[in-house]
Amino acid sequence: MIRKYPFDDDLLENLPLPTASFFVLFALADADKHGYRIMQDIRELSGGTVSLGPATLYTTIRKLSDQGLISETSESSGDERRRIYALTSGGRRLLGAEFHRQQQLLDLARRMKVLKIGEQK
Amino acid sequence: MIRKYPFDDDLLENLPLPTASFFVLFALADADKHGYRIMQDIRELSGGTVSLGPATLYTTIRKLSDQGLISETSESSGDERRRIYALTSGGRRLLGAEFHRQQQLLDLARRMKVLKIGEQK
DNA sequence: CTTGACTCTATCCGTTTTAGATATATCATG
DNA sequence: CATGATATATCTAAAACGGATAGAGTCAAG
Repeated sequence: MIRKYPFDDDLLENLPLPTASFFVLFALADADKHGYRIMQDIRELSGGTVSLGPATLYTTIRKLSDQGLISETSESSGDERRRIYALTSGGRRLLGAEFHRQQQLLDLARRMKVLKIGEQK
Repeated sequence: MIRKYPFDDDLLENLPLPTASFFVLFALADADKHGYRIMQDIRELSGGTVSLGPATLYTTIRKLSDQGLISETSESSGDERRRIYALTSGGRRLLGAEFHRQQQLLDLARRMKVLKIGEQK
């Protein structure tokens, strides 16, 4: 059987990611962060179109943590309240799979000519 | 104020689209279709990762219809049971805005180097 | 100092979105 | 005419999401 990309089946089964989960993983991709910072960065990453409230944020963080996709680090930053999270290798792989799925879909849309080729400007 | 893309604000406020809504609009982008066909095409478009059950499908169709993003056409096809839907101009514009949002995000991920540039193979 | 704005985590509660099961009827094929 | 795919639809429950609220720690300005 031909596989275009080396993903486990159980990885694929988690796709597509819910919006909140996707953005939390995305926000953690470049650095370890605490919840409030994740919230701010998501707003910026998304150009303001996505902003999680505290309920969605902390609920999602707990869920991802339970699933082993992110983990709390032991490093302490100035502010003692902060709980800092990092992507696990599984989380990073899942995020990569989601990016890949999205790009595949956009490429397909272009081939179908339902998405104007450049779409830029 | 500088706008990168000429979208209404109220259009932006509907983004990101829920997965089911996005895929229904996407499936209707190349041709008018009835519900059952939309369901089949979504499974194919998504490479099997997304398959809506009847509940999600028809609930979503009704919602999009109420919002004026799709509309039932009057054309009849052989099978009398079929109710055929088409994208409205608003629906097409919203779909375009969603595609644009997704591509922007993927481009950003590449610039941040959290998405390996080719990701191919 | 202290006051007020911001930071930070957290939960309550309701709404929206999604999924499985089920129902009912029509169509196509052998 | 029977069997399986087609086709629409709803019931019920779970998952995802968002606003409101809470409480405590930080920090800068006066």
